[in-house]
Amino acid sequence: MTTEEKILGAAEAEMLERGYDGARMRSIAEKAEINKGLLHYYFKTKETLLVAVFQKTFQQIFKTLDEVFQSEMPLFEKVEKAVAEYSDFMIKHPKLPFFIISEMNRDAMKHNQRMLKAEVKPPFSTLFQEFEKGKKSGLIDPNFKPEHFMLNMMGLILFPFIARPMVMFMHKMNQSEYKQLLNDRKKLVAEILINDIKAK
Amino acid sequence: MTTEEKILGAAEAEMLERGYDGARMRSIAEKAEINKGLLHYYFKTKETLLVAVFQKTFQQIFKTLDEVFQSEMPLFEKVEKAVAEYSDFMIKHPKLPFFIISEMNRDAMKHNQRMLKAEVKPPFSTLFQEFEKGKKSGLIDPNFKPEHFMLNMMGLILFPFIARPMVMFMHKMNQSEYKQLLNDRKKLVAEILINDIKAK
DNA sequence: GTCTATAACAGGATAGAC
DNA sequence: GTCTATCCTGTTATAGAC
Repeated sequence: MTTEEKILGAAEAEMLERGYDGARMRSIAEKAEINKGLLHYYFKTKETLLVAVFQKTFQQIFKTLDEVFQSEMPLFEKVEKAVAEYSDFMIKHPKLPFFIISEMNRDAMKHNQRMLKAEVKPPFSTLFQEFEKGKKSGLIDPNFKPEHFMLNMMGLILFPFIARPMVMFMHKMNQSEYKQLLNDRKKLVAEILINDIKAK
Repeated sequence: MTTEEKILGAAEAEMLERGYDGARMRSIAEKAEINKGLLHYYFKTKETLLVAVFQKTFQQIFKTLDEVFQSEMPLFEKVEKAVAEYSDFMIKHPKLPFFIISEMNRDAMKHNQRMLKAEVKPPFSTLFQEFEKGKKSGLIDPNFKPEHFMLNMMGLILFPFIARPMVMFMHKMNQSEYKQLLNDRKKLVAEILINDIKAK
């Protein structure tokens, strides 16, 4: 493991934990087990470090979905699989969605420009084409609006991760009840989404 | 308008815009058109100021829902009304949900203690009782899990606000397209929620 | 490449005059 | 209550030895 990788890993941990403003270069150096000076040798500024962390995490957040959507599979199964895999991924990386959203709220313009430059494309085109086909074949409700599908899916899946402390407080949950809830939702969310797009 | 009110208003604007870590006491003083010293006369520390802002905003975030849930109305109409009013409230205060969630992610323990001390109770009890009644009368699917209802509702309604920059980027939307989307969702979200709880 | 030391500055908080 | 001036700490960033 190179020094650069150690730094990037430490920076990711620190920034996902405390956000950009809350992150401390000192903590990052400690986590990476190097000194502060060396940080600036590899990454000139804190901002530079953020860009690296943001790009890495942003790509991850759509990768799972992309893979499932690209695969050959009946549409409803695809939705079911996407929900399950996306949920599982988030259970493994629970801080990721809040970090991305948080960063984009902090400075959307800069991040947009970066993503456009890196030609980052959220992976809907194949899916949206399938929706159109589904409408013609009568599988899908003709009134169904594709632009809302991603919002529904992300909202239903990601909200419990983004708002974990609030959710646990509201329902007076402990850690294991919360985990159980996340697991239960995989099936429930898929049902809701499929029900919504299915021809009535 | 008293000086204290001016400060609180300015602090709310600044903290909702930049978050606690990003907020600057200097900016708050400028917004309130007073000097920094006076800030500390009214609110000893930045943390004190945050507590005031957090409590004010946290109560708001459940007030609308509470009012609708307490009212006399058939269950499904109640859901429909709750979604519409909650959405309208968020359209008026779009930064509120992200701020609350952000703060709780930053320091959930402290905020939990504060809310427990202030006896803040998220307003579900009446609604959950109605769900039970509905199950017995056959109106509601017996497999429906009440603990997921609030999550579904909040996720579906709040996600577009919390993740606005990401949503706009993903779908290449401009401001007015985004507003249109928010309005369209009022009806769609209510349909999804009702469909999910209705006996099949 | 890696370290120590330090510069340079920003930010929250306080003191004290009025 | 309101202001100005200032302290003090913590933070990013740089210089320079090894």
